[in-house]
Amino acid sequence: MAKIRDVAEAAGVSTATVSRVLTNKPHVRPEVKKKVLEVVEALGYRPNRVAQNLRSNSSKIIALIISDIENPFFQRVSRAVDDTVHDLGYSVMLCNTDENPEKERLSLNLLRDENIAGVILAPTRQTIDTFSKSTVEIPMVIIDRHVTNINVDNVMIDNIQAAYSITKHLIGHGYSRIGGIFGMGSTTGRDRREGFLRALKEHALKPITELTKYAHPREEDGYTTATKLLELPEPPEAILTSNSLLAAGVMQAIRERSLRIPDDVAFATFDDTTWAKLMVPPLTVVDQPTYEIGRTAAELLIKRIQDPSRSYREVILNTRLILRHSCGC
Amino acid sequence: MAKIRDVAEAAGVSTATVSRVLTNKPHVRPEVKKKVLEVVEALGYRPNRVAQNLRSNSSKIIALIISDIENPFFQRVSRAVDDTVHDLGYSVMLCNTDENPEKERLSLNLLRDENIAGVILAPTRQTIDTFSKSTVEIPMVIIDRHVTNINVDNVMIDNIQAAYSITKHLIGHGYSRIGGIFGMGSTTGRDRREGFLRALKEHALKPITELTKYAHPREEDGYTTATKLLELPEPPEAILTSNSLLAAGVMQAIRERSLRIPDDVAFATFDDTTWAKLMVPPLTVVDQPTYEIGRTAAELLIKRIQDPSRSYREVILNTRLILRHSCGC
DNA sequence: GCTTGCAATGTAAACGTTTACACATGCGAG
DNA sequence: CTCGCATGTGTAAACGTTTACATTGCAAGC
Repeated sequence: MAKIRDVAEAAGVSTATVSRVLTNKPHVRPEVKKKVLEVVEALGYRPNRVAQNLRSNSSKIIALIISDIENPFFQRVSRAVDDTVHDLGYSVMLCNTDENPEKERLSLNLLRDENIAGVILAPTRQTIDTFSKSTVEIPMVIIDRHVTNINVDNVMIDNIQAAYSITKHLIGHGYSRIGGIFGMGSTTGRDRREGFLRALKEHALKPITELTKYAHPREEDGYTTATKLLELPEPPEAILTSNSLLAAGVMQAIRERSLRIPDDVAFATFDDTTWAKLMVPPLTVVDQPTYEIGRTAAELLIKRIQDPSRSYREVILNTRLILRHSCGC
Repeated sequence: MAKIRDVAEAAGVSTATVSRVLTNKPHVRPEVKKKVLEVVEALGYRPNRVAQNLRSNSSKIIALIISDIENPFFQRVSRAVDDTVHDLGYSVMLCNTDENPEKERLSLNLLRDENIAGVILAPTRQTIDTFSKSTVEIPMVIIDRHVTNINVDNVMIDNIQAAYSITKHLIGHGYSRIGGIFGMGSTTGRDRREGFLRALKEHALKPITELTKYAHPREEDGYTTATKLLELPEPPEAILTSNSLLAAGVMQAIRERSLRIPDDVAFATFDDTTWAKLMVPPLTVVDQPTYEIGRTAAELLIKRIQDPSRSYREVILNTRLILRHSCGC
């Protein structure tokens, strides 16, 4: 594999000159530049990024640290991030944390060790708590989760508001016993629960049971929790879940009992997935601008990498309430 | 940030010795080792992986190059790969190709440039065609796609057989006009089509229309293709799709026409997703051992990285036909 | 014609490791 | 008592770049 020295010799110049043409530095005669580029082409030379990184202390890799690779929300975000940074010559390294602070710590260490250019992070609650100014040595943007103790770029949706309004909508249908199922590993789940409770409170309704469990909510958790709810002496007339994985579990539980939606139980959830509209009846959902979130985060990150001293900003993107039929509409 | 030299000085030894203890080389007195480790701990020293990589020419990053980050099949594979290699100290870099050979080429270049340890690849047909012995300088395992022109580890399912048997099943229900929708960007789609056609041929049935289009099949493509099929003067009595994205599109098309499944059209697809069992009626599917595929591929890759001269193997994993009700059962 | 200054290029140090080689020490075998 | 060998440790080169600094040549200003 050709090295810069080979190119230099073949072109009859020094390595410094080769480097200069390859990094588009000034002060090199056009004819020399041309010659060098020809040799580069002829030899199929490609700069060794590892050496570049070591010497110049800058890499072209960014990390995306998320809590669940199997959550459609994060998949769509990943896609957006990937699309956006690739166009700028960066690559993305994906780290899955399973909402596990230890795994997350490992991933963050990795960034340091590999000299990663920057990171897009959906931090666990524990990590947020231990964040301090010193933690942020590396360009970082936080997504999906709320963080107040450090200065950092942040892109989110207004979870409280979104949960509040979908709950209001359910209340509007006349349901008074409403159950909520939220993941408690993240601030996201907590915020949504807060919006949910707030809406109920306004109408002097008590949450039939304040269902909030499981650090890392998956389909199974939705299923068992919904089962528990549906077997109460006074089961809920409506259920709200905070993500699509939980929603799938709840649907499963409802189906098993041959309950009709919305007549026996109404249902609504966060996240518009491929299949939400294909359910019978189609699901009423809070649609998050997932692609937007990923893209915005990626753009903010690249900007920060290029100018670490720029001011921090928090971007709140709008959600959209999609009314279909599972809520009673 | 502490460097190895700092550790060496603080411990009163040379950098060579520090390196030796950190890489578990022999010939270092236990007491020295202990002392060094204490200093490492005290200084919070972490080796710079970039420098390690440059000097020793070996990294701890593997790449996963897939065609569609949003396809549940690849998501599950990613998860498995991630789980598996993380336990062995590797990290994964995710590259999305959108079934686009150019993007794929860029990704493969990246591996060279970044000195990636190995790669798990689902290659496009074009790339497969241009594969040659020389292409494989880097440890590689191919998944999901068939490749014959080079020696390489390969983990797959028997697509022809799987498509054959699900088609047979549909035929068994008495349908004679059966349509198939396959993605043609990959050998996977082609193989499935072949199994499909073979089964029909055995029963002297002509595919109502041999629907095979779109290099990079997504929900939309399933929708438009199904629409076309369903509007034929003699529409199919049954439809088979080769992945879950296409399936979602087909479902959408069927729903729009208020057709009943399976009475008006029967339906079956590859890939058991979260929602397949939640459909009304639940979907009959060919379930691929996605997690297994990812895990096996990762294990093979690590083994090859550790021993590049080991013999190549092809692993064929079994699929499972899950009969639910959309086929007429 | 001599200085000044800038453009073009080369030389070599530096990035943070690993490792080949050299060296010192101690111990057992002859 | 010497030789040989294994063990423990240090010195410095090497990995492939970028870049600070030095050097050269040439044009312009006086």
